Amino acid sequence: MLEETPPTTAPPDGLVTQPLDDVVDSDAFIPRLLALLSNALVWRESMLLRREFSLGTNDWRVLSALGVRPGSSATDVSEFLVMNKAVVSKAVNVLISRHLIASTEGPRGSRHLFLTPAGAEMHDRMLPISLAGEDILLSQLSPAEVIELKAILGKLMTQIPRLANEAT
Amino acid sequence: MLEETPPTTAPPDGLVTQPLDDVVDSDAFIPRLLALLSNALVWRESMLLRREFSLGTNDWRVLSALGVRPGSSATDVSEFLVMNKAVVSKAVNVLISRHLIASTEGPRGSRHLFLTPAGAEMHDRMLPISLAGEDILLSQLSPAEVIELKAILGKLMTQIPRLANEAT
DNA sequence: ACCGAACTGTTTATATGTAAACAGGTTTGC
DNA sequence: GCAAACCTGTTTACATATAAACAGTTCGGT
Repeated sequence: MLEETPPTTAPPDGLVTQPLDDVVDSDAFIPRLLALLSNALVWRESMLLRREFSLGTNDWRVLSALGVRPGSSATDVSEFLVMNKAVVSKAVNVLISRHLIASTEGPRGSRHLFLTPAGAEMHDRMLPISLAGEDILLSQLSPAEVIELKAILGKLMTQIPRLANEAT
Repeated sequence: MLEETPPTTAPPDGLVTQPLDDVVDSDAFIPRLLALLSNALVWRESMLLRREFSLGTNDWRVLSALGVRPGSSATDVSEFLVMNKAVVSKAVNVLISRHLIASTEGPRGSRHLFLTPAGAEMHDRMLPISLAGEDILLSQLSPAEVIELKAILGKLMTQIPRLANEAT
């Protein structure tokens, strides 16, 4: 697929000029495929959201989380989204400053966060952009393949704790 | 799976207290699953490589690319890995300073890059760490499911240009 | 021969992600 | 009742990603 500079005709002394066995960056190495797919999705979404609404993907994700779970605290959102709490803190402040969310007093100095009507409207305008990304991604799959993919990804998700644990 | 702060008993005026329809961060939203899986894999690999060899994932990926394609230039590696050329430039300099790769003169001021014997040895020590990540990930899948997954991911990969193109 | 375009790799500026330190308020336990 | 531990959210410092500007070199056309 990609061009490569031809090997030098005069091989250098002591250096390795023959390809090694290596599958890490081949098209058969699943971690690489997952990374490329994820990056393409995030990059697209980030581009469109910033262009259309001047909001980043983190802002959108927090807004979305509060759509599903109204009244969550910042910590709740952080855990729900598996997102760093500093990022959530910043996103919450952006959304409050744009009057897309508002807060009420919560226990232990926490705040219950809710969408404002403007936030709910913004949510409804942003959601189709995210959904369209998935639609594009899956457009070449049969319905049966989509079901199969979801089942397999569900099994892969069960291994995340093992991946995290291995690097204790 | 995750706990949530209970909704306030006194709902605030005008704010949205009922959950909206939203699938973006549910377990059925494939872009989210791909992101979580990719992040877990990268995070694990990054941890282990830095701890064991004091090298980052970018250094490892460049080293790996030169294992597959000896004599590539920095630009070749950048295209092959779909990696920013500034990142490649930095990784190349790190690897050269550690004497894991060396270069010969190439056309147009470019340099042909090769693994040194020490680099090849390092490569052989790093490779199993990457492969183990994939093994852990796939360990709950049957051989047939692995084949099916690769086939589906291949179809998904064909949509990357459309995702990139949409955000022109 | 020369000027401009294209291409090498590096540097820079900007944005973003991560982790640890932090201040304030709340609970816990002696 | 008071000190220690805890939990909120914020700030800070640091590492990394991205994209554009950059200097040097080679190629192409006139």
